[in-house]
Amino acid sequence: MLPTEGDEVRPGRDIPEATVARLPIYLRALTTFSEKGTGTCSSENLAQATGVNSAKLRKDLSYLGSYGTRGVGYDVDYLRYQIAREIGLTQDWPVIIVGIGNLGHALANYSGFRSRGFRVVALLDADPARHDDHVAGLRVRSFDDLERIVAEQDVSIGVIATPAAAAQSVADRLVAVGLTSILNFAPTVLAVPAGVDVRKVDLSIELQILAFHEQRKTPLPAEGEPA
Amino acid sequence: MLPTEGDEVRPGRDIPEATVARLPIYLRALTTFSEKGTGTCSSENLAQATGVNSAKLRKDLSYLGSYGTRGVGYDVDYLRYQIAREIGLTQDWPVIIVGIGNLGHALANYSGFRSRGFRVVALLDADPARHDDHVAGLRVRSFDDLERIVAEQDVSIGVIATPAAAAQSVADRLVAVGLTSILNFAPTVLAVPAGVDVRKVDLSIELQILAFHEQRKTPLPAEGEPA
DNA sequence: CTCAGTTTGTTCTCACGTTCACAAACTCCT
DNA sequence: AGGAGTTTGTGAACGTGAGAACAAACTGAG
Repeated sequence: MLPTEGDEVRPGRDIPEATVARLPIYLRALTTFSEKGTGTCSSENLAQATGVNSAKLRKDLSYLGSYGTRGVGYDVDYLRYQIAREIGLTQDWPVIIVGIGNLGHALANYSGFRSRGFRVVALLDADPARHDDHVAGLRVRSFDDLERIVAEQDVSIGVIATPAAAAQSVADRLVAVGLTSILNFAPTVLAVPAGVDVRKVDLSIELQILAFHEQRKTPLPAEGEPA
Repeated sequence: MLPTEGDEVRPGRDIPEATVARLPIYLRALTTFSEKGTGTCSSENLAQATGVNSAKLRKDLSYLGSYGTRGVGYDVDYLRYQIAREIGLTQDWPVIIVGIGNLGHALANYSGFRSRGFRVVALLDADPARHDDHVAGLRVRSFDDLERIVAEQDVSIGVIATPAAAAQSVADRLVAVGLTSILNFAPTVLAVPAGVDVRKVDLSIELQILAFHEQRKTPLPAEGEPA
């Protein structure tokens, strides 16, 4: 069997979506282990730390390769590097945030981005009243600067934190200037061409799911208030 | 066939998790339809608006009951009410937010909560420097007030927006005072007893998933910088 | 009343994801 | 060196979810 050229550089195996979604969780737990000075961990250790079934965890890791040692476990730092490389966190990802309201503020200041290889390079807002505000050490700029910024900094990931009404037109412009990944916090379904990835985070949907289960927990607290 | 007592009030059918997660999306689209004055919609209409396969949508709705009319479609307002009732949004859910940093601020001000039946009744923070700050019309209070607030307002849902290090101990205390649903924004896996629901929203994980796919899009931009 | 057209509710099939269970492979102790 | 004890990696069974396809049920026209 002749190996495909570039096999080692970019392993052609395609990793299931469900697994991809868990890799960052493993990565975080491994970082914690590393900071605590743990040199080695078993799949059972890691499973407990992440709340995942250990067999599932092993299978997830097996998609990346055989980085463990039977009878021993995984070298924490080695495995951490391998996962980071697989996700692409060994490189730096410039990110722009559009919509600097309450949420945009919080996102710009969120330290979890920077510490994981994401670098917020620009904050954009359509409202001139917000321009030249300083947020998280960056100056808020006009949305019209988008094209120049993207070209200069080679940005491919954008975060939308605008009101719902503006989200689609913002997304259209992001796509037009060449962004191919969008994280959408606006409560709207975005239509984008094939080849562009959109992930949605909806704060109120999560609460609604909780409410659903909450409602089913209580035996049935009666329709009207019984005094 | 004798109907089970209380059958109409609380349909015993258990709804798949995947369906539950989509109900809020349908709800939002139906609200948009209603505001536009659309009286009736087909599963195809709703599917397009939500980006869901129409067969899947019909199956989802069929778990709630037969609220459509063949040859016609669904009455927008009627279906909207039925979904809202199923999720439990016809009642008011008091919510507390713990950790009033950047994210807590944004959450407290997020209008999407109130408009969906969630009422933020208290903002708590462990840091005395933040106490008596006014955020979103509420006074930030000490975490020690937790027990009293929960008892007075009958709160069952809590939002954790603290740093990761504090999250577990906050969760423990929330559980101790009787909360049974937690929305966790801290980047930690929370351990809670059975009967308590935890949902996690991790801003950086979503970005990492995007980065993974982004990395695989570009053909291979070379390891070291050429020039 | 009948028939053509539309749209729901549901059945069936397939793909995906999870979990169990175990052989293979390693370490350590004697 | 050999054997007991661990732990990985994976094959196989199981459960859940997605999508195609279709019968049932409605509308409206003639």
